[in-house]
Amino acid sequence: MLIQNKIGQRIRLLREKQGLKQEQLAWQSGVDRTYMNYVENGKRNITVRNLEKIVVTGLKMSFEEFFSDSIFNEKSE
Amino acid sequence: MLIQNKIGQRIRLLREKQGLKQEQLAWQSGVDRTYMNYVENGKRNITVRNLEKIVVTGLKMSFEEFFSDSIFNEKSE
DNA sequence: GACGCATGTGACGTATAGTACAATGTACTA
DNA sequence: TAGTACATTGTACTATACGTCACATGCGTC
Repeated sequence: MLIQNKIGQRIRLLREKQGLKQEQLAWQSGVDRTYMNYVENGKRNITVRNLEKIVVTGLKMSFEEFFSDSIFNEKSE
Repeated sequence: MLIQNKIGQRIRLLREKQGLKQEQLAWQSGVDRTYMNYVENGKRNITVRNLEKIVVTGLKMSFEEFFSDSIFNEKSE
């Protein structure tokens, strides 16, 4: 699984845990609602600047916490 | 400090800790030497695919470990 | 000074990320 | 079945990351 898919899955899970709609998280993060959808679906090779917007600004968590999930330890191939 | 600068600093530190030259790490990671240089100097808003190449493949560590540094908790601006 | 070695920089074509909006899909429900 | 709310996909344009080369700089050592 590609890194961008793992990131997408993780974002979606965390967003739902916080009870947010894509649009709300997008707005909080400062990105477009449809862009957020592409990211969640693993269709964008996102840059760190935008990842920071979504993780830190949007989801309000640290990168360390964001990446502390077993999914990121699986092989990518 | 921008996220890309923090990442650059962190990569450089870890590379030196492993006693590697930029060129060696670049080769291990599968990126160009000059590209690695730009990244270390915070001059590229790197994508997650390339970050994975450098961190996981090149430095042989997890994202969690890579981001477990206080520098990533400082405010960005 | 001349040399080798590592790092830093400017420039440039190409690929694709970023952004915005429209249109469609899906599912629930009044 | 029409209305609604949200998610997904299509399209198109702009911005910028990617990948690389040639060359520059710094720094020891001979």
